[in-house]
Amino acid sequence: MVDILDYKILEILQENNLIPQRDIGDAIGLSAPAVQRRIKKMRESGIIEKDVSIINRDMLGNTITIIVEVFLDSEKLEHILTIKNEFSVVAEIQQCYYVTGESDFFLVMVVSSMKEYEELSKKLFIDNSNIKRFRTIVSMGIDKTSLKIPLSNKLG
Amino acid sequence: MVDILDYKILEILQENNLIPQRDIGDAIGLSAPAVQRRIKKMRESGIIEKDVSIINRDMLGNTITIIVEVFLDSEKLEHILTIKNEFSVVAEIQQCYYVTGESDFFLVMVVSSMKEYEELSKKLFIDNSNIKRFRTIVSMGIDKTSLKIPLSNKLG
DNA sequence: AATGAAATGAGAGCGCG
DNA sequence: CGCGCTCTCATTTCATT
Repeated sequence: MVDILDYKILEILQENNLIPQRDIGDAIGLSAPAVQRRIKKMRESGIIEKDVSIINRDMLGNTITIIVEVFLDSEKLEHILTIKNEFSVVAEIQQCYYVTGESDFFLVMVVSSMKEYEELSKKLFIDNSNIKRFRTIVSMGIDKTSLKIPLSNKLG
Repeated sequence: MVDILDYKILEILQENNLIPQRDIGDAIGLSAPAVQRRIKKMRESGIIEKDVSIINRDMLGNTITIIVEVFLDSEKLEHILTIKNEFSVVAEIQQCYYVTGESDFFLVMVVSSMKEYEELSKKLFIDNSNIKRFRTIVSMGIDKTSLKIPLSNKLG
């Protein structure tokens, strides 16, 4: 399905997707059209999900990152789906992880002020009868944020 | 610095950065060269950090997401810097949040097997004298993963 | 089936008014 | 800021292995 050359292409693209295909070809020993075809296939198959610009949130005032550990009142499936749907439409919720163990969800949220978070948490958590309690963890800084997939072990 | 039109451009680009500038212009009522000039400025100023492909990790076998809560032995600054540097080179650590409160770090890791995580956690946490203890939270599924910055409240 | 070379076409990057 | 040009690059065609 995907061979080593594809992995090498992905490794490059998840760092920079505006690089000319000719340069990719030079880097991995392939012609530009060959690279083009491989990329096209991977887009069609969904291996490459999308192509986006990464924006510096600090420069736009969205400087506060908050991790929220959410404890549900019961783990009935309907509640989980309901809550997922509620979370899915909230732009400030960047990431939503469904976990098992003590808690049920981990969220990563981005807000521009604590006031904004207080209002959001009231609406999302306090006023939500399905949620038993929640734990707010304010991040003091982020050292690493990338959705890059580790591929180095696949490059042969 | 950045006006409403810039926000609209960013809103589009963080969803799709391969869309022609002409289409962006049509969407926001601007000519393609005007869009291009704005994008160029935002790239130079760093508001647009980078442009990347988003890869579907599930299709590549990196199916396990693990959240790790790390408790340091002491909060001396040197230790924090040391640990940051250790984490920064580990490809499987996708995200590293420095927090205050009970714990000191939250990590989001991506691995292809629990065996891989066990080996990594031994090397990174157990054999690390600066780390007092760590809590492993295995994610059963991700509903939302995007690094998109909430801009909707700035679009007027 | 996948490749590379050459040809085509779309779009980015300029100067101009 | 918009218009029009140029030139790079993406994409297609085609022959080859």
